[in-house]
Amino acid sequence: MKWDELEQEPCSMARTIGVIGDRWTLLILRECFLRTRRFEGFQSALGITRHLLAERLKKLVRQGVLRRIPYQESPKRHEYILTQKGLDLYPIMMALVHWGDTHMVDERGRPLLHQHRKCGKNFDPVMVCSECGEPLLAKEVHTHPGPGARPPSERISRDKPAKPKTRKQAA
Amino acid sequence: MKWDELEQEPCSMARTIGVIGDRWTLLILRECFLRTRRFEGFQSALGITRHLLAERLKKLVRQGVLRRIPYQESPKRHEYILTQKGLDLYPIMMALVHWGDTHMVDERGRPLLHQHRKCGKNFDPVMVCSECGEPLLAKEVHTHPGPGARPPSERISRDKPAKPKTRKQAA
DNA sequence: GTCATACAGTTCTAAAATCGAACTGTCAAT
DNA sequence: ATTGACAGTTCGATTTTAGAACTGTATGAC
Repeated sequence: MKWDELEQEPCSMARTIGVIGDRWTLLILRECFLRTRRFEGFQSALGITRHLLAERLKKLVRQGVLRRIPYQESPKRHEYILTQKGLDLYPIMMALVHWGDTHMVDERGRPLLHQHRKCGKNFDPVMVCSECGEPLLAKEVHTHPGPGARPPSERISRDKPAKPKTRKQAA
Repeated sequence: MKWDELEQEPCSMARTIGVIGDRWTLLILRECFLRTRRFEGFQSALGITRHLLAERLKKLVRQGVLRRIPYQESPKRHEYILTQKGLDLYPIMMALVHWGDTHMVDERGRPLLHQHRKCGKNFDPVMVCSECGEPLLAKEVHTHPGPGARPPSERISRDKPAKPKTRKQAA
């Protein structure tokens, strides 16, 4: 599987990964949400090589996640601003942050806190069901093919259910 | 910035990215949530090279995201199962899927639908505030330093507020 | 006993991506 | 005339990844 093929995969997650699923891109997007807008800002904040930064920004613009907007004439200079498509990545960012807050903090505690302007409190992001509002647990979700699914013949194979025939079973 | 340093960064998102922030790892985790457990299963489902798969699985086990459990003696064989830490990645996976469903589907529609067993309906995942239950919007969230933050002197520099002195402004 | 197959890796070389540093070009301020 | 800010581009060296073959245990078929 090549990386450009990812975006054609019949899997929304694979397609998303094709757009934002590499380390630098995710960090660039973090900076975007922290209001960094300019080339030098990204570069000095992240320490990414200028070469890669230019490439990643181009790709994000091509994908419609960022818009390149002139903020100055002569010499022409541009800022990179999140589009609505880019702003919609916010739940992904928050989910990443929250997992890190839960599982990767040291004894010092969380590096950042998030305050919800609506209610004024520091909060954690919680993922809930759009229909009943209950928090989502992996075990309570059943996945089934939608209209964009490929027929089984086109689909990649998966594990067969564990049935090792007559082999000695482990304790 | 090297990739092993990411996990020490004073940013929960960077730390999370250090663990799961590459394309193959995310796809491996997708397979885990689709109940793939074995080496051959991952390999044939993803088309990943065996070399990289072995490496990524080792890393996920080291990080405590997967557990390697024997399911058969002689020859010893193991399955890779999500730990609680791994199961907690579910909101990230759902957020990725949902963004793809929103912005990356073709005319055929969504490849997969998700049904919530609790309420029986097909749903979208929604990220809400843990305190007031309202859906989260980036504009309504204020970020501020927590106990694990570094003092400004240690912090990476960011864009200055746009103030191009006496330069000709763009229209 | 011999052969083919399943499974879970490891090893090796070639190709691709990334790093690090220097370079280009426009313009403002001194 | 020189320096610095900014937004890139270029290029050789290093690191990762791809692709394919190989290792080793064990099973079932013949």
